[in-house]
Amino acid sequence: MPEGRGEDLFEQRVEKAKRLRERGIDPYPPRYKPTHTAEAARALYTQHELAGDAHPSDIISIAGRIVALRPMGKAAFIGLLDGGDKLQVYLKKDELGDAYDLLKELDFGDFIGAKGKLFKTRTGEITLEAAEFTLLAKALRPLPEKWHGLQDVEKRLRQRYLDLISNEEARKIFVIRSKTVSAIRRFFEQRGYLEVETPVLVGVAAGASAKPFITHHNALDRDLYLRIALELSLKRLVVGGMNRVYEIGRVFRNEGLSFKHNPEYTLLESYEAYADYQDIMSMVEQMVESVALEVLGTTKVTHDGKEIDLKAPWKRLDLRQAIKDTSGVDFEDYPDGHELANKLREMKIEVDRGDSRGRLIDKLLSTYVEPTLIQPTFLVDYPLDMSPLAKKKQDNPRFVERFEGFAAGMELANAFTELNDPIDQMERLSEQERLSKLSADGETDRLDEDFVTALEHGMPPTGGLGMGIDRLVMLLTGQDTIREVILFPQLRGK
RNA sequence: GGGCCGGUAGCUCAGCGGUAGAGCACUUGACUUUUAAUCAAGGUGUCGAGGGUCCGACUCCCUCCCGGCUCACCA
Repeated sequence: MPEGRGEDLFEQRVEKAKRLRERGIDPYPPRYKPTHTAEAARALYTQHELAGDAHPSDIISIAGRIVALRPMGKAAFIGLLDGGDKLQVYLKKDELGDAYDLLKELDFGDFIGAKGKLFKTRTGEITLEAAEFTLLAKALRPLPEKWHGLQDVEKRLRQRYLDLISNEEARKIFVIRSKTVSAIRRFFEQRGYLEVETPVLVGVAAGASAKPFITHHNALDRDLYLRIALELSLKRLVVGGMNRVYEIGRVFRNEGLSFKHNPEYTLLESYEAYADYQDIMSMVEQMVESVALEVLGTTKVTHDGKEIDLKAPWKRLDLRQAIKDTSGVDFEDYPDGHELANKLREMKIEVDRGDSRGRLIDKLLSTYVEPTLIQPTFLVDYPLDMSPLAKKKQDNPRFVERFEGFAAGMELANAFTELNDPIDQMERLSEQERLSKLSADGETDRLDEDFVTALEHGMPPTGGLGMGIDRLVMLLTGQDTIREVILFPQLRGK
């Protein structure tokens, strides 16, 4: 072996694997069946201990990745990471004889299995004293540094497995994410909802205003889009008599990245016949409260140093009033888009040529109101201009029955009483198409004529909801960037 | 895309005109209850890439690549 050449951390380990093979030891044996996980072993010991037995006689086996290695001559402690839990193994030459020498060929990162009895060390750590141990998989590359862990953001995200191995916080976040999604599923199931799956590849990217990704189907020789929303598919199902449906699915928006935007993200949408937006509003606050309790055991979370209480009921604010209070502008004083655009320019808000009135109101909202919404809040009753799929308010047709839910200064949910008048829907989507051709970026909702045809067959009064799962998880885990709650977020380059 | 900050050993970082550093990891040895084990000894390297200035560049200048933060668009 070359004497201590640095590049050969890898080579050294390949050599070790080779030496093991020469000794008849397979560095990658096909299977190993531990009797216990690290967690179960710990529980087992605690159970015996409570019964007054500090030296249980059970012979058990565990397996895991070596994350600590403290050899002390003729004995050694090895810390194993198994799933999210750690358990220590104690190896003794007295006990193991020649097999003990195998220790020399072990490294941080290797997987081993060990079989023996549990005991507690003099410092109180539950430990498995190995009567035998087995190499399960040799690691050829070194793990990140044990004390500081892996800090390099790019490396953490591109090689997420390293992040998961060395940063416990990262593991916890994704456990919470998983539990959140299953708590949401239980919530809907209890309310008699059906979970469905609808197409990702669609002929028209409609249901929201966002730029789609375009792809091509070869056999059909036709461009298709990746969906930007679930809405129109799900409403077709309501037309078809599926009265309570939801989908948790990935949607794709061909737009910039930021701390709260990833080009593909997980959207929950639900539709309930014979519900209206008020019903949906109470459902949202109940859902978030119950999910938080189930997943975290509390409704209180911390975000950016501030405590946020997700407990229902949430505050309700009238949108128009909230914008007026924070910006001083009553957008109803500016019924014409051009006048409102001029007003915004006066206020030093950047305005693009072709911004619709709805778009301008949205700018007021996100500039003045959104940052102030730290505690969970519903903004209620949106102007018609920014909501082409929502039903008009009966007492004021310039507004629609729509709300959005906010917390930590972020939009979390968007919901409305669904527009089910096909003639009105056709007009409003046609108007969007017209605006789309005027606007600089083409980001308006698109007309999906087939969807309107579905409405023409009759859709019952329906309340619908959209909620960003990633952002909900950010809130629940106190993370301030979306990348920390997505296992493999989109990065620049490569 | 614009502005600001950064890229040095496997990892975490220092050095910022005078010939490359620390801790951890690694290698060798000692050590039979350790906890970031300890003790002794040893080698870590295209200092992101290319060009320039200079007697001399990791250090200064230019270009490019990669990343972070931020602004703009979007949920």
